[in-house]
Amino acid sequence: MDMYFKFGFAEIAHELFDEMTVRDVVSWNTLVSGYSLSGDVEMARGVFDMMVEKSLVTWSAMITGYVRSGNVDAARELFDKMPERNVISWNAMIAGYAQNEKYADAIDLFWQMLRVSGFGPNDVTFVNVLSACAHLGALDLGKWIDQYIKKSGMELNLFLGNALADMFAKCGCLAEAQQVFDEMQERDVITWTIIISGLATHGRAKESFDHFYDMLECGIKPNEITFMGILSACTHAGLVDEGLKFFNQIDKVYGISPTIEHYGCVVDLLSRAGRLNEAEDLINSMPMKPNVIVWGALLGGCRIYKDVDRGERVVEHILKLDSGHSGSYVYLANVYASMGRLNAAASCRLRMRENGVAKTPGYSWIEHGHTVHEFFMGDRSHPQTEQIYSMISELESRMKLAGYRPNTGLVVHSVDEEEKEDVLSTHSEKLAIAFGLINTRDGTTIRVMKNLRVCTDCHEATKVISKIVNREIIVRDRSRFHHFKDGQCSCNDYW
DNA sequence: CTAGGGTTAG
Repeated sequence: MDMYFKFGFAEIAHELFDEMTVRDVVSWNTLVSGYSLSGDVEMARGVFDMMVEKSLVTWSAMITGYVRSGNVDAARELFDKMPERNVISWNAMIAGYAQNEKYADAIDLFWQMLRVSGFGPNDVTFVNVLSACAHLGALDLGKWIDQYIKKSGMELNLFLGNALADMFAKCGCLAEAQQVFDEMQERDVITWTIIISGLATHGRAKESFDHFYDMLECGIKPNEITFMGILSACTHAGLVDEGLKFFNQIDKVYGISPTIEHYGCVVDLLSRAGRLNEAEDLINSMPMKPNVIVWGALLGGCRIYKDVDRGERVVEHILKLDSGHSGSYVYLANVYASMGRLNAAASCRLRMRENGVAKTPGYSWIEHGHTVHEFFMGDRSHPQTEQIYSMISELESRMKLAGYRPNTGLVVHSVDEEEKEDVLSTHSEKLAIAFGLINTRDGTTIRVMKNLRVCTDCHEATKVISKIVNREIIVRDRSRFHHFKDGQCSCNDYW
């Protein structure tokens, strides 16, 4: 039965089950898990409900079924109803949250597991929790787990090593990621890809390429995701011709068919560098239908290089694919406004409202005391709001003395409109940085995460702040890391 | 025998 399920023949598996004269709980469990893992949750639940005698395996298999179908709430409901649990049940539920982007819930459940369950975490627990840490940038918890692994003598196996290295890379600690990489006994394509992509998001293209070639020398074949890392290294460093060279090699040298994601990367690479004709030609010659992301990458270039005609054309393509694409409306409205075509701008905003399009709200977060503190733009809900805002005004006056002038007028067209926060509000990363300054010791590094891209104004401001408070400030935005130190940023203002 | 795990552009 299990074999038939694994090869995708659920019906044959079920026929076998029907023909069996003696069935025990294991036979039933095979059915539940077979349907769960093949994606048929309804069938799995049907069998689950028919079972009179359930085991721990039955419950866990059903929970995993819901997790894979994206229904975490149903999974949690079952988890809460279970008559007894073991480590695997806890891990299944923690994985369920981590795999469905509910990272904070995964971490909460992990603490609950430690407090109430009596089960010690194992490597699988940590792989999932570290993945949540990586997404949230929760470095303190990540470090705590690293220490726990070392103290408990837990073996740093392939999965655990990969999860740990990725957590460090995604928290901006490349040296530590590299150290984990060095300690690992076994490395696979994912291990290498983690380091290659980590270097890429830090703008360290040369080292990213070096690791790529080292990987080849070790006899490890790159996969699609490795090339995403390589292409993003080229994008973040502005290495256009290098990127095109790698892109051509994906198929010709490595025998991998380029995916739409690869095309998206290259369109982004060309667009950011101002090679908009080539970017548009590439889109028109793609073997697959371009999606909103691919067009959006070109729109980003039209915005930077103020190519209005092309921009309008691109927006129409995007709105045909997704009439709710907020970035396109805001982009068009701003282009019209800048040309003095105020009526066109207004009707564009109206069209946006009529279609019920909402902008993605920008927010930033910072980890402190094992808690993630979130800030929206202009947020006043944090208990330390008074201190935070007075810190910001103190910073602003010191910045003024340092000769810094915010360019609120120009900022309108300097960032991707979808990703830009309201110019008049205090941007979320400033709140997070101020919170960090208040709550951490002098001289320590401040690490802030953000769901959108950093805007030019905040980028300039953060450079100055790093100098006047003499702190290293690391901002992880939607696509890369910015290490601000002594008035400069590691991205060299190209991002 | 049957349940839990890592990398992906904008």
